[in-house]
Amino acid sequence: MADDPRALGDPGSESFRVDSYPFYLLNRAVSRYNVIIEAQLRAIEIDIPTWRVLMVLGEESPRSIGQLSKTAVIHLSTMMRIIERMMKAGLVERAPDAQDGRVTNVILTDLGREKLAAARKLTAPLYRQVISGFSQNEFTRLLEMLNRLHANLG
Amino acid sequence: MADDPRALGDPGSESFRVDSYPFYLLNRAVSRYNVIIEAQLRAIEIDIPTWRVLMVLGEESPRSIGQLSKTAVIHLSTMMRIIERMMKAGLVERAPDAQDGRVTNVILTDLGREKLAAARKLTAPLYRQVISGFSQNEFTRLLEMLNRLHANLG
DNA sequence: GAATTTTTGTTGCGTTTGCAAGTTTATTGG
DNA sequence: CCAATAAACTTGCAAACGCAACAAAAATTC
Repeated sequence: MADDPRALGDPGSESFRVDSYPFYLLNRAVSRYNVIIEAQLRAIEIDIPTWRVLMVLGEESPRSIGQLSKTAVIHLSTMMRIIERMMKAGLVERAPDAQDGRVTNVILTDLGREKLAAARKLTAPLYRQVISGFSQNEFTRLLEMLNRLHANLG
Repeated sequence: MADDPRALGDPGSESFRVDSYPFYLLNRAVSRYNVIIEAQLRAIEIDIPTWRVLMVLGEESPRSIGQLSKTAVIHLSTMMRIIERMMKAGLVERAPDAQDGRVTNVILTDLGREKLAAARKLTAPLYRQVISGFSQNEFTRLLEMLNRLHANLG
């Protein structure tokens, strides 16, 4: 018990060390990833929020602004502005939902699909670099643990 | 090879699925964590950047603004403003470095240490909730993989 | 079925952020 | 040593963000 590694990551413990705090490491990795990916995406003139929305819409379009906001964990008002920007850039269109008069659906345009394809091509090499050294097993376990973290925060 | 889980996370692959993209899951977990922790920290009137800097300074103070910026992966100019805010709140002090006339050192004040202690107490329960279900082994492996991701981005 | 509550989206406004351009101090190359 | 380059901040400015207040539609309650 004395040398439980989980104690080192516990902010309430005396032996706390930032390096063992999962969310410090998560934040660090994400931040570094964002810096790199942002620079790459600049070549095709899209920013990170746009890239995130494109990926989500790529799986299922249309989606409502609220769904997008929840899926990407971005405040609704912020998602509004992201969609506005994407509309101006011609990547998506907005249309009121037929069933529910409150919801606004967001639809990927052809240009949006092209940009998404371009972004995928562009970011694939970085992905391969990042997971290099990860076995299939490790990779699967990583995803599983990230899902578990997310669930534990619900 | 056909069902290599790593292919599902590859933006360049046909079979790409957002749910298998590690940085999507990372971003999601971090964002959700930030939302929760931000609400908790509001009770003691500090924001997330302040909390991050306090944690880092808690391990080693003084540190230069540049070091803080690199450690926390936050732009230098942004770190400037964070330190300014923290100074106004009395959490840190600034002092020019004796050896190098360019660098500005940041020192934790007594009030800063108190706030850090309070923040730790406050966030400990969430930490325990988040890692619940993680064995010592899993926890260690998680940290190791996050470090590997970070290194692969270097 | 009318009133209340919840859900979904929208907009105004102040704060925070990041880029770019500048200043000052160290370091490096002739 | 002097010039040129690099490193470590610093600040102005525009863009992005989040909160809060609002509007409109749907669901719930009585």
